[in-house]
Amino acid sequence: MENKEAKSNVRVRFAPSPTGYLHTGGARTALFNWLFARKHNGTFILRIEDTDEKRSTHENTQAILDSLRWLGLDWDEGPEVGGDFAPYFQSERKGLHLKYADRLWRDGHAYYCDCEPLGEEREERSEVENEYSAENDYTGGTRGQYGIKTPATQVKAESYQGVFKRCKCIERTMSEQLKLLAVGKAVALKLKVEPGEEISFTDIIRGEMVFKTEDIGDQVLVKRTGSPTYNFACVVDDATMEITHVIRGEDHLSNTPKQILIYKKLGLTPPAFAHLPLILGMDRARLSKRHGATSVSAYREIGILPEAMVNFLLLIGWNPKDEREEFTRDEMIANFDLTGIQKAAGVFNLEKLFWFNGRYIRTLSDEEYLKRIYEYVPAEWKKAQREDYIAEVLLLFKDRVTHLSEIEELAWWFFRAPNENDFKKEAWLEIMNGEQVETVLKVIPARLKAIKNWEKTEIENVIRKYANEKELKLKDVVQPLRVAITGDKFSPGFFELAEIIGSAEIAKRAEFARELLKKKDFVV
RNA sequence: GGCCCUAUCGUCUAGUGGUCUAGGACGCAGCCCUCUCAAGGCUGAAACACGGGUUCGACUCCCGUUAGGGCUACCA
Repeated sequence: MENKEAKSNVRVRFAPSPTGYLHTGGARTALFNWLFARKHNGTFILRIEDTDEKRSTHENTQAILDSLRWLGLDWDEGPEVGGDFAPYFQSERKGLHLKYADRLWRDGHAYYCDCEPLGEEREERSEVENEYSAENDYTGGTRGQYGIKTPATQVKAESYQGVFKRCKCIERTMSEQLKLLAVGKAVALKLKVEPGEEISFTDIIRGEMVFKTEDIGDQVLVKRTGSPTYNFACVVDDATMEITHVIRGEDHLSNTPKQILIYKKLGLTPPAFAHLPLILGMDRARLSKRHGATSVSAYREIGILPEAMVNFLLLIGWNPKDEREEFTRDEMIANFDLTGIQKAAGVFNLEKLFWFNGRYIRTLSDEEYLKRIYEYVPAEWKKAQREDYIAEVLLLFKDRVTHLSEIEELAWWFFRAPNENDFKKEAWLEIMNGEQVETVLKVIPARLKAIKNWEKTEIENVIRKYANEKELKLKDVVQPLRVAITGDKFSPGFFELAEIIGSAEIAKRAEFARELLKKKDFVV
């Protein structure tokens, strides 16, 4: 790392809200920000947007930090590392937000409003919508421009008709507004957004974007609770943290003109924007709980390697323009480019994640593999067997596991003999009915017992010799043994597993299988 | 409903007016290897949403339709 280049002025941020674990979509956003910062020798900032006091928790914050660290996305400024632009928790920046809010009010760009908020009955919203569209036809449009006295639902129905959103509170003079405050009325601060203007910006990924102010309407800057809204806090924070590029999900695309409006009224220059396509579930709906695991920590738990996770996430929406698919961290940084990013949303493909994971597992050294998989080894195994036995078992599955936690269902029989319920029905029915089966299960264990130098080549010699003697195909000898030992007709190589499991255990299990064979009433 | 974004194999994608009988990867099928399963190697099936333009020529440019997604909160 000699010859380190000087930091550029590129400053990007990842700004999760700690209302849940780190989502795969969020992880990808973080990754792209991180790559962009590293690529340009810039600064990657982590800001926690914890202004939703009801849903933000310390545990979630910690979980997000953990996940980011696990993915290897280190931040240059933010929680636990500090920085010149602290604090990095949005809740601690409230004073700053309010200072800017006051400036907007004093400059006449904002006004206090004491209307009832509309957002309370969010749950009923879809029902309300249906009711309205079914029973009423709002073709007229202009029924009362001011939502102040009308029921919330009605205002909403009207706003669907494209009526410019503004209440009559804007008519109050500043001293009237002051009076409102003086009597302790609950008020929100709203940004004046004049209709008839166009807000345009160039999205790095999508190109020229144009929005009309009449589609936006007056925006709440500070809620009646005294807390800044997301769009406002976000602008103040991005501006004061001197963020140069805002790289975020496409779900923020329509927030951008609102935020640009705030930058303008504040006399600030907006940063560059890049809106990443969203990640969808296999049904093309936005990725959510019902699609199964969505949090990064869930993938960590089942034994996805962070390298695989990152590589997989990288390729949803980005590609190097050639046919490479597997990248080291340095290669990603060297090749990453925001302008090549896909515009359409991508579907999360678990199969491919598993494939990547398998590939990365196989490139691990044996030592590294053992180290990583060891934490997924069930406690009973560790109690039952010595560490070198466990290690041998684990190595046997190195190119068979798609995710580390899979080891339990793959290798359990190394630690416990199959009982009668463990035998796979299909395996038993298909393999254990040959004429030679009984004899094989009797003779082979006896011959194996005689081996002095217990190792796989010797085991193989003995079994091959027997097959030749009896003019049997090797598989006709091996398969019954495999079923007897493992309970299934699929397993790692028999000679290898035999070497590990030992002749005594083989004899024991073969004998048990013979007994089951004899039992007329045994059904698998 | 309004505003906005998007549209190549099932999925992730290459493709920037002729090189496309559309390339790669996952998955799938087959073959090889082989004691089974994996891993690995090889082969194969599989796509330009639809309709109009523009052009000598459209996957590539424009318009519309359709479909999917986002926003439309005093959530973030």
